[in-house]
Amino acid sequence: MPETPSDQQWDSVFHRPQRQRRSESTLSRDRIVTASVALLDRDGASALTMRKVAAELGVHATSLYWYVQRREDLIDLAVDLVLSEAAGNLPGADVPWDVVVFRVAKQYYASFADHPWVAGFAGTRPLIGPNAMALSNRIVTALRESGGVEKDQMIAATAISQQVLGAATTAVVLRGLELGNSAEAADELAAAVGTPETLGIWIPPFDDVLELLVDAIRARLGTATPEKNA
Amino acid sequence: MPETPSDQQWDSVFHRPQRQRRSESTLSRDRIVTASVALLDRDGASALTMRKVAAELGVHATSLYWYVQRREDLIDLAVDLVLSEAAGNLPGADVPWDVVVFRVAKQYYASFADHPWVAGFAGTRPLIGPNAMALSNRIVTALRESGGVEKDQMIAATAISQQVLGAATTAVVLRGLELGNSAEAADELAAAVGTPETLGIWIPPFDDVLELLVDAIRARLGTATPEKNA
DNA sequence: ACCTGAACACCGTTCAAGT
DNA sequence: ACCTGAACACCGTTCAAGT
Repeated sequence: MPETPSDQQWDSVFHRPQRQRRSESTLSRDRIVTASVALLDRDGASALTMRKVAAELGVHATSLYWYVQRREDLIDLAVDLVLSEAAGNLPGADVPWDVVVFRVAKQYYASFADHPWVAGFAGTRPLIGPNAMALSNRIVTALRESGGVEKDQMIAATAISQQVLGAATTAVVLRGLELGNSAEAADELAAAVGTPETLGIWIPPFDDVLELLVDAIRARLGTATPEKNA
Repeated sequence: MPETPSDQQWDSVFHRPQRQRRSESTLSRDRIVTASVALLDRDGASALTMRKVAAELGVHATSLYWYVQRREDLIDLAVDLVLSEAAGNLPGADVPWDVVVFRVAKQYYASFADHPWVAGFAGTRPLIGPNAMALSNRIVTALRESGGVEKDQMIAATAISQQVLGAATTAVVLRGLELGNSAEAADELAAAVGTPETLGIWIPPFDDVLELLVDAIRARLGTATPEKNA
């Protein structure tokens, strides 16, 4: 009795393997980076391992190397993906230059704040992805309308992006390090040293700091505009 | 012939183990941290592993756990040790407040520049060691003499330390990442994207950026000083 | 009190092998 | 072309054991 009716029943739609259920879930660089960001947002910086990203996609760690050369590529791509929201929302050419500077800096900072792991990586990897560049460039082009000399424009642009980075890093690191190994560390820190407020590590809102800096830029670069002096 | 004269010769000052040649080279938290800094300066951030630090001291990795709870403690201690030079060289009370702010910020930045690995860790660990605190506090006390209201003093102090952190991070990350895995990465980056200068990622000297910020602080906080208005 | 040694559960990355 | 699987040389950290 090698072929019973019950044996034949196995050959049905329900038992035949589906064509490619994995065709939409096939690997791609985009899928890998998206999964990486999701993982980072959920579990923090320490969760970005080749093995965990791969597991998230139902694949072996070594498979990722077809799409990416090394782990650092994953970091760079994830960071730039996160900046795409801010970079896709840049103020138009009609907005006054000082408002542009303020607004772009604020959006840049917000991206860091929304994804705490970014600041940690920014201490190690340069922010030179296309979206990071788009943000920096929008600030630079805005400053070109300020009326200041080029050197002062560069100084101002540098000051702004460095302040964004420093502010984001400080805020993130203080609000519990990385989200991953932070729960215990933050508690311990608070216990050992007092909560940030009691310690005097209270940090003013970024807007206030940014305003100080933009005021300075306006004062130095903006005074020589033809309209104002005419 | 079990005991020949030559056998007895083995029992001499030259063959007897020395009392404790290792008494000066015995472990201690200070020795561990000093070795860590040396290792970091030499081989970069990626060299700070429990096993390598231990090897540097001729000891097993697990021995370090007697003096330190975890690897992060090593990081925090190493960072603060590096800041001790700047913290031990603070301007006196007779120096004008704006000069103090400028000078301390510059020294703070110099510590980062001298030890490129610090910036990377500062993206992950809060700078709240005693020496980091001494530097911050000197800036705060200087600002108290500025004549501004307390809120503006806090904003100014925050702006300064964030600027130092952001500037140092940017400079270090761009000048070749970490020194450790940087050689190849820097070359590859330069090849792929052009050298920083050609890309437009030229960075003005920190002094110029700092001056912009200190000018802003002077403008906002310094105008109401009794001496100036009297 | 201080250090060793074995062990555990991880890492990134390579390379040959399968399909 | 794309993914698997085994392997290599690492990690941090624990815990019992030595002295």
